Amino acid sequence: MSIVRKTKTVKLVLQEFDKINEAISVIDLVEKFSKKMDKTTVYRILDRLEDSGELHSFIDQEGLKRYARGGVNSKNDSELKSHPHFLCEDCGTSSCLPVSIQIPEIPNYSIKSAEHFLVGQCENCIS
Amino acid sequence: MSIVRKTKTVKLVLQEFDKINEAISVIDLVEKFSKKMDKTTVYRILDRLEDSGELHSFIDQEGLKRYARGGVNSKNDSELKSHPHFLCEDCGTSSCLPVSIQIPEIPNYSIKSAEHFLVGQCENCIS
DNA sequence: TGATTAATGCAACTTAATTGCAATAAAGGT
DNA sequence: ACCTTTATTGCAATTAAGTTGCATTAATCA
Repeated sequence: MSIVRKTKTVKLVLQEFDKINEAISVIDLVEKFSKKMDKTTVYRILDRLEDSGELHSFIDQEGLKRYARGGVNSKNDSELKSHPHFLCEDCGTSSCLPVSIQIPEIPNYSIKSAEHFLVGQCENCIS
Repeated sequence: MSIVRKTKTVKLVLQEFDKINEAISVIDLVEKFSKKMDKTTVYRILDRLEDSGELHSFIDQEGLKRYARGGVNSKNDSELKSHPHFLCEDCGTSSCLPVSIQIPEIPNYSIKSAEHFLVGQCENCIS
């Protein structure tokens, strides 16, 4: 739980997450801020914001890291439900879906965390 | 659906999947076969075997690609159930779990595919 | 305001994965 | 068994995401 100073660059990153209520890939952010800050800085800011609980991250189906607002999923959810992450294959936007996915009991296995990644069409792109 | 010739190297890879009934990461395979074949060959063989339906792949929570026996999940499963992939945080083995995860209906969204990645302790490591 | 130390920029590096191309070896027909 | 076709392989070089070390800069707070 590192201390996060409200530097100019941190503010810019947070503003972006305010503006776009989506899960944004790191490379998108690096690209978007290429004139404002170094890519290392983007990576480190995201790291810190995740540490502090302002963002959470996941790896999408292409292996790219994405960040979205909010703390880690199912942190104090003893029932092990968690929200899925979604990617629209048409418009490319990614988001957290406000549903909970039930993980069945698996005999002799202990499940600590779960990540669900769904691909399909979002409400804007569905015909 | 490319044609897959039964070359020496292809046989070696398939033997490995016979021997180890797990989801194996590409880098593990590259390392394991470093004396037998080039890493490019490993990548391409896995590609072809996935194409032909003998293997399926997914990206684990570290962004590494893993392959396991069997065709793609939920290919002709209209109910959109699919099996989760599991990683044991103790012994590091990964496998397909023989349970089906139900994806809830999401209004105005169309879900085409789903990937579930669970982390915990496997039957051998659970105390 | 000054001291402390978190945060940044830059360059170099690591690692997974991809590409081009010439050489090799399966597979099928004769 | 041999020849032809073309899939497959090895090698070297390249791409792309992400990381690390370090000197410099700038928040924060007494």
